[in-house]
Amino acid sequence: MDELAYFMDWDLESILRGCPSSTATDPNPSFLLHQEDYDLLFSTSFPEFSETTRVLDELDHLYKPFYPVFHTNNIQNNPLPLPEDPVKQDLQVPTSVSKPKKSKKNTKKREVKEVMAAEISVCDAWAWRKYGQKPIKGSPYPRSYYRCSSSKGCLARKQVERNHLDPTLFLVTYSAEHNHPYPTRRNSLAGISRKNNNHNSLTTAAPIVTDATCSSSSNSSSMEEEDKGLLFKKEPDELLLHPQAAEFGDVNWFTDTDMDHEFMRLNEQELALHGGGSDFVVGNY
DNA sequence: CGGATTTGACCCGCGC
DNA sequence: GCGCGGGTCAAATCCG
Repeated sequence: MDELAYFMDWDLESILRGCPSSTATDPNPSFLLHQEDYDLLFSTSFPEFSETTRVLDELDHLYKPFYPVFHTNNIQNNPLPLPEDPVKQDLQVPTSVSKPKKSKKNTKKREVKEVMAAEISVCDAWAWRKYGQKPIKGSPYPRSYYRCSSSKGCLARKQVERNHLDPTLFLVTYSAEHNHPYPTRRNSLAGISRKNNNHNSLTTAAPIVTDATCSSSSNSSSMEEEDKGLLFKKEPDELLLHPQAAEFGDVNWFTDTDMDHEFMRLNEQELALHGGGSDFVVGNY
């Protein structure tokens, strides 16, 4: 039941929007590592990754200063944080988490979030267009680069990178600001490719959820209650885990595309089983 | 056919 | 200066 409550507390929209909107009510923002997560990671960590402890320590070190901010600031219902948003500024850390390399690029403030795989694609009304993908040194997973396609000329960027220590987690880095209002649902969906819409590409922001679960309206107050009821029929991990992921320790890692397809397949199964609609996302564990 | 994705090439900053 | 790595570009390809 604790787990249930844990997932129910997720504010998917806030995560993908780059705005920890419900942190006032959610003491454990999902993009932060919970103590249980640390314990789990440490206890079931991968011996072959000798840097595990060090990386997590650094993550902890980077995120720790933000904990009290999230707990005390009430910035919900603010889907488009302004540049002067103190919380967002607090969030901005160099992209390089494990390697605090001083570089000109890193002087650009960025916002880094760690989110569950399911959250990547569930609810983000911004329309993102992928413009690149690069293998990252030290990680078996490539990093995908997205730019905002909601509005022409928007400089907003988003990077999605799978956490090689925990493939169910993604490191999402937002950079630059949107130079346009938060899109309405109609507009946002119009900006989503057919492919995204049909395939629910995991690494894109294309939502496949119903209106009931993901209103992209800038007024998120009404969706809070709806979000609370947003549950997965399966554990997100189970839902997203590639069959080969069980052998992750043997570096049988899977590509984003693999995950996409598996995610799609499972989603389609769910839709077939439950007739789609809101039943898809609302269920029991 | 229009728009999105893929992917190799290119550019740039940094460290040595 | 050179090599490396990250970020972006753009042509090719894909898709409905």
